[in-house]
Amino acid sequence: MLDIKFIRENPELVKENNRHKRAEVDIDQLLKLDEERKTIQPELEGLRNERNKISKTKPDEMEIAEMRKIGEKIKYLEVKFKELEDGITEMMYKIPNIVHPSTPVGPDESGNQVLRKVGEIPKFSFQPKEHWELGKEKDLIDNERAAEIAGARFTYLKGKLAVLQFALISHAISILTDEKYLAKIIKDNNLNVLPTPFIPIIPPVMIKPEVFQRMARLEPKEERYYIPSDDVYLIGSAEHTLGPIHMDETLDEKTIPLRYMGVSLAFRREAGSYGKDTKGILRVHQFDKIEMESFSLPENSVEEQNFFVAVQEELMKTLKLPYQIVQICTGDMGGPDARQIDLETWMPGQNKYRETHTSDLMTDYQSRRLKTKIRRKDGSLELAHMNDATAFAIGRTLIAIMENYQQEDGTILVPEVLRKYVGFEKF
RNA sequence: GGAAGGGUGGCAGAGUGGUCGAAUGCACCAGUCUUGAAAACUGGCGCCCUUUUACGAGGGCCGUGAGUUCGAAUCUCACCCCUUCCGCCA
Repeated sequence: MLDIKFIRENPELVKENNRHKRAEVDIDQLLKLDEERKTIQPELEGLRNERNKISKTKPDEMEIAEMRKIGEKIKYLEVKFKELEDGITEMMYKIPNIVHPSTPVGPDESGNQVLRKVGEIPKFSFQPKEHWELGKEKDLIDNERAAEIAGARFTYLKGKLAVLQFALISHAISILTDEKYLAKIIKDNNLNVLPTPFIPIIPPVMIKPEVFQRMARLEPKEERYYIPSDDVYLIGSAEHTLGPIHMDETLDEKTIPLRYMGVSLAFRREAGSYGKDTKGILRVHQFDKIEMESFSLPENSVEEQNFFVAVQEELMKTLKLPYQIVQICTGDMGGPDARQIDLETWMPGQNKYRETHTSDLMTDYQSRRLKTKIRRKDGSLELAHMNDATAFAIGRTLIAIMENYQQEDGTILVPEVLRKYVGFEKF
């Protein structure tokens, strides 16, 4: 959510930002409601003041009769006031975050910009296969049985491929919790952030609707799994339950940046993607993902995102997977984002780059509703800035490994850094 | 699932219808003292909204929402959460 004061003072900027982000909210109508609220509020508060004054002492009969009338007026105005507030809040929820100046303006993914390509695209002496072919041939992926048991877009991840998943988790933990390693990443990339290690977390995979709304992640609802008997949603990312971990709390500046890495299942209905990526495990309803989340001071949050991207790149470099970094344009980015940067990994079977990572700078858009604040050394309060990014979307990383490391004899090599975790060199 | 107890400021913990935004202690901040620190002493110290150049003024907030009342932290109802015991269970 944006600050209503900011909207009052910068209506044209907000309207333009809405256009770029393809959000339709009637800002003039919002400001009109806001004006109405501002006329009712003093009236309401004046009446309350009157009541409070008299209620300080025991009133006589006459005063009690008068108070009754005032009470009725107050009640009437309260209802009106609440209606206005609800209307305003509803509109406020729909207004996306103001984008960072570096974000390119564009209508859809055609406006995204590739910032850099890293790593050598592997050359094969044979026709490289797609991951689902390899998965089927080597009995590593079984979508057919999964479809019978759970439905389309589910999978059984089997054998050594399943083992590899745990190796990726161990590998990510070993880097993200290593202060010295993080310091090196920071130095190598000329970044100005502290090397504070990430705290590993296994978060809940269910979330209450109110919290989901406050995270600005409840929408699009059709993408979420909902369990009516308990009024909870399944998370679509560990971000969804990591972000509100400090809801209604004030953090001490001493603990900032506060970084978490969450390992969890992610559930997505994939509504509207029927017929897209139907084979294999690229797009499934349930997958494991390692996520980074951090709380930082406003002046450091952009650099924090740069750090997150640097960590993502480091992770992919250690796996020796070629990738490109893409800056997402206004029309293609998430509503809460001020700046979004994706990492796309080369998939030889498909002969193209596919999204494996994303990183979102939310500034104070989420923390305003979550009420996650930071108390500075001088005692002042400030909304925390929040960043969120993928460390490994495990399924897609496994795809990248399978396709990039496939050999002519049909085996798949294990990336060197993962071998110590799995105990085999190929499979 | 059953039973009981409970949710008050950063923490602990008073407060059962009116001068309570809330005692007290701890923590924290500033100062005195001290070479310095500690201790002691003095003072300060919640959040949000409206208004004001500022000083200030007003309103709201005692888990959440609704209700009773002239007036609610305090009474009623619903919901959420926590603790303990029993049951079940990875």
